[in-house]
Amino acid sequence: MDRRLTRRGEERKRQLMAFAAQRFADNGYHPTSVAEIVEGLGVGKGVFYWYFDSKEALFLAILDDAQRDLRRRQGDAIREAGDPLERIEAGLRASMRWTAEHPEMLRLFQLAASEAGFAVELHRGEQVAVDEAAAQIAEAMEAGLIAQSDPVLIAQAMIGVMHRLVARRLLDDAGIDAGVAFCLHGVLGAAGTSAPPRHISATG
Amino acid sequence: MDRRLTRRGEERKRQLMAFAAQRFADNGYHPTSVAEIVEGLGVGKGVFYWYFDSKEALFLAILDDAQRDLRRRQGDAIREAGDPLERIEAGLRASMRWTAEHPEMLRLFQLAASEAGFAVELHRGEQVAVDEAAAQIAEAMEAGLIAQSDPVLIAQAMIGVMHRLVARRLLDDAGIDAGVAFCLHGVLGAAGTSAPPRHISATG
Amino acid sequence: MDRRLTRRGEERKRQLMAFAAQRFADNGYHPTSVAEIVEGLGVGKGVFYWYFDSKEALFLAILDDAQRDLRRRQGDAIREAGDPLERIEAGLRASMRWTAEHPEMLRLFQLAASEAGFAVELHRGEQVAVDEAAAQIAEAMEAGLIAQSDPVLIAQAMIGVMHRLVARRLLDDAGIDAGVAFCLHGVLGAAGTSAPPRHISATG
Amino acid sequence: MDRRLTRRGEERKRQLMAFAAQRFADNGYHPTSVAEIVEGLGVGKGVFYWYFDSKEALFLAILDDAQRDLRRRQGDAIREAGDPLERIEAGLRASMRWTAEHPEMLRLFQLAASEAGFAVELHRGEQVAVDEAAAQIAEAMEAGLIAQSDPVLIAQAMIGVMHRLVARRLLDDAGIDAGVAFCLHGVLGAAGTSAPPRHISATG
DNA sequence: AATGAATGAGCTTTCATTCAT
DNA sequence: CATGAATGAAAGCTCATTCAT
Repeated sequence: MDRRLTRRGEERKRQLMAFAAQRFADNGYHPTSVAEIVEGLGVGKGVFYWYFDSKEALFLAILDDAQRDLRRRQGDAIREAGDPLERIEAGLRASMRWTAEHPEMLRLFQLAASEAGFAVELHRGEQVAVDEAAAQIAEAMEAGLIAQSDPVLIAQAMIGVMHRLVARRLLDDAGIDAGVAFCLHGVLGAAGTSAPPRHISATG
Repeated sequence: MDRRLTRRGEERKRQLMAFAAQRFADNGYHPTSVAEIVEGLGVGKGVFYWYFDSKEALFLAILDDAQRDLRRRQGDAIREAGDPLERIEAGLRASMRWTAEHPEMLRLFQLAASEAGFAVELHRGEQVAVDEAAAQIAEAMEAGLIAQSDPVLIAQAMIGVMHRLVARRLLDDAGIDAGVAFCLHGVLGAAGTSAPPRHISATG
Repeated sequence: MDRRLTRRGEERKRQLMAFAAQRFADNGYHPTSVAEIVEGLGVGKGVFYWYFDSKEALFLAILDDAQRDLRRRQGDAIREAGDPLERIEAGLRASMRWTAEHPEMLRLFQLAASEAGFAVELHRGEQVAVDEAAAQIAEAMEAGLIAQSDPVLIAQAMIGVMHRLVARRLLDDAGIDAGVAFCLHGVLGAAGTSAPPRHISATG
Repeated sequence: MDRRLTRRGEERKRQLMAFAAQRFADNGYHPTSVAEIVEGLGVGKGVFYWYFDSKEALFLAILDDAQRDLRRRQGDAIREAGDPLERIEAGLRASMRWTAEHPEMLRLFQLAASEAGFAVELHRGEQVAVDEAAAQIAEAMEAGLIAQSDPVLIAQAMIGVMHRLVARRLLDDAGIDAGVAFCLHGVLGAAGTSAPPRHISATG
């Protein structure tokens, strides 16, 4: 589906993606039919297949767009920050803001995670962001700024916090601050303290 | 569908639920057909509709069972612990263990979250666990053991960490320890310190 | 699609194949829709897919049945005949009778030949009959009963005569005799004559 | 669709017909879409409908062209030959050569025969050639050159041989000779012999 | 003449559910 | 309790044809 599109065509394609993204987010992937999408835009069914090979391809296109956009935001934020810890916070905060601003995209990420066929694409896109975050965390560990741990696990934990808070609609400005604080303290671990907090014990 | 079931009937019902749970977890709710489920067990379609009103009812039954089991585990753990912070850790650790042991059930939670029709039921079941955790956190705050914050948000953040780590298959024993550590530090916040970590700043 | 069928099921399947064969023969493969078939039998659309994986599978099933039947008829006839030439005539005559009795099946053979996807199956089925005929012809050549030539080509030529005469509805009893005569003279070639007919010359 | 075409227009039309003929021959009539044809030539859909009223009209135009060409070849050959038998052989040989040179056109004849909508046109075009051949055969019969039989049936039998041999790709130069020999012997029948070959018997 | 966009009826196929036995 | 058979709405998708530019 490598079609040469006119300006009008580009516009239509964007329309389809935007409208479909909202429907997918609201109702899920399977319950949203192609018929519903084209009817919502008041166009014929053929229009859909003029722009996309399949419903699946449409979903992947939306997913790809969203992930690209998020990564751009995260990357911009990190680039402007100073030391590793600041970069971690900046990246985290930027990700939270983007996610809070695009809750419907987070829904799509969740949908993609629930669909065997989409999980691969989702993970591929996520991997870049996770790697980036993990790299900053590893750097901070080497610099002795934070406690030693598995950087990837820490990065995933932060993403987990973020996704959950958005999903539960807790990420207003105060929520972002609280979420960032939770994550940063989690990241810091017992760094700089002489002893770990007494409550944290290892599994037998 | 409140049928008086014989012992054999109970067994059949359990079989259906177990088999279906695995299929749902592997392939998703919509892609898993009733035909597939009954064929997998080598029985006719009538059997299915003898035990369940619909495919939806089956899913909800599985969901309900799983949530009930998780809550029991969490409750047991909390009951045996001492002060609020210990209860938080105990509940968290128990939840992580259960979830790590039942990754397919976490998949069902995710599926339910992706389906408008199931979200209500999912949230109802979750609410109990969240409330319980939030109560412990609030108590710890009042006791000055941890920094002031929104208890519900903190509870959700911990759930977010847990779900993410399980979904990414990071929750082996070491992973549980690391996850618990991340969460507890996040919960502790700046408690007992005179100043917040310099990197944690508020949103403009 | 290996379904255990009850007697009633077998009957339905036969019904579907018979009705569809007629429609295919009358209107062609593509112009005949599944909807048309099931409506013609007054059953729901699901019935079709209970018995066949697809429209294509149905066509192939019909084709296979027909070819099997034709081969049986041809084989029976050959087995009862005496010398090679008699076997050739017997096989040819039996094939012509079968084809004249089942003109709709010849139509299906033609349809199959016109569809890339079916040609393979068609040829596979034909190959057996062609080989059988060619073997008899070769034997007759070795015995000096007929002129030397390519046995496969001769066999195909006879099939060509038969198909054409059926397609043009020329195969009543007299037509069968005339067709058989044409083929046998063609087969005999100049056998037993001292010189080839003067009109038959080789290509420059 | 009787458009006044410029030289360039004529060229385009020929291009369309040639390309489409190949596609039809390769994939069949229905499986070949108009979109496929115009994309193959790198032009827009408008071009197609500028030159042809419909996909059906295009097919018929190709068919008509082909039949006209074949008849011309056959007619030329017959005109140059001497007595009836020679004319029969010449026409037959010319037809075989043309068909062997244009196997894709034979495929189109087969496709047309499989489509109720095209069969009429196909037959109309064929009729001329069949009549011509039958006339020569009848003349030869009257002259006592060949055995008495139904001239039309004989003509059709020869066409059947030809089509089959081309379809099975057996018509190289040697194949043409063998095919012609088969047909001529078939045509000659028992002419000039005092008794019919013993193997040729009438139907009970 | 020619293009990209659009139409919409109709196609094959799926599947939750019901029914007769 | 259980089966194989049947239902039919609805899904994703195709494609000959038309339209606006």
